[in-house]
Amino acid sequence: MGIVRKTKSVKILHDEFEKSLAAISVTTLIERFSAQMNKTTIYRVLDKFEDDGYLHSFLGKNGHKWYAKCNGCSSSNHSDAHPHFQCSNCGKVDCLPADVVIPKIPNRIVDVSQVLLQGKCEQCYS
Amino acid sequence: MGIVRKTKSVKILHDEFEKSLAAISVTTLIERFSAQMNKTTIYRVLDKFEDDGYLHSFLGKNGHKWYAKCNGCSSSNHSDAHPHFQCSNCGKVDCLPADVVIPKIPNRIVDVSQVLLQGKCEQCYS
DNA sequence: TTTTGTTTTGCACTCCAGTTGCATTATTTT
DNA sequence: AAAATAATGCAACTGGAGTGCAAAACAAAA
Ligand SMILES: [Mn+2]
Ligand SMILES: [Mn+2]
Ligand SMILES: [Zn+2]
Ligand SMILES: [Zn+2]
Repeated sequence: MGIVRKTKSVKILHDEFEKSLAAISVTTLIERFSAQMNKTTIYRVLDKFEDDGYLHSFLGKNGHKWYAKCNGCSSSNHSDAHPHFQCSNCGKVDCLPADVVIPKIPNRIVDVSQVLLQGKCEQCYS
Repeated sequence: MGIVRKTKSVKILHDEFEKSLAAISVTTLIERFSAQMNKTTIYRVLDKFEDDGYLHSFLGKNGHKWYAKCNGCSSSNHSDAHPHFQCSNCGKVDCLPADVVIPKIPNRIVDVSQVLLQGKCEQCYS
């Protein structure tokens, strides 16, 4: 499974994620590339990028979908259990290299943890 | 601001949250009380309950809204910075009394943290 | 390079959580 | 009881996300 053909859409989206490490929301991509491709194509290409282990996805503060580059993932091995940070001032979203500290919960098994931090980013931090 | 009038809808929803400490999703409430009130009313009453510091809200794993009782909050003073736990087996969602451990991020100010843990709850933990 | 088989795309639709405007109804105040 | 105000129901709308299918693009074979 995964990307097979190097189409125009695939190249454009791939280039966009290579430009920077920041996460990008789906709605941003749809708006940004509305002249180049259909939103359905964007959803489908992102889906495949995730299958391939090239991108991972998560939900921002409104429950909307964001994508960011993986770090050493493959189609068979995803490990993206890191926190994400959304700046309340400029809206930028980043992956944080920090470890997630899972609190000890008696009689429960924790499999997945989603952590979204909000505040001021490096640029907006005065 | 907040709830002023004791209407039938307000009483029904209040009673529902008094029954148990577990969180309830908006869609569950809409389905459960479809015979008693309109979904718009449910959204509006929950909104006010949150304003009043009686309930707090958060997003579940699909980005859909959940509500749960606050613990000592008021309209002027909300402090609901605890993690939430969603059971992947039975779907139940709870507030966790544990503290959120915010990782140290250089040059960033963290104001809010959303933590959603997923796994097996007490009942589903074999 | 042309033909062939397969994948990808665009389009028009559907779905669903959540929201809004407005007329009607319920509650509170006088 | 009447007046003032707040809550409700309804229907329509919004916006993110997903689908089915015919047309277009691509890769590989001829
Ligand atoms: Mn990330
Ligand atoms: Mn909670
Ligand atoms: Zn910023
Ligand atoms: Zn469970």
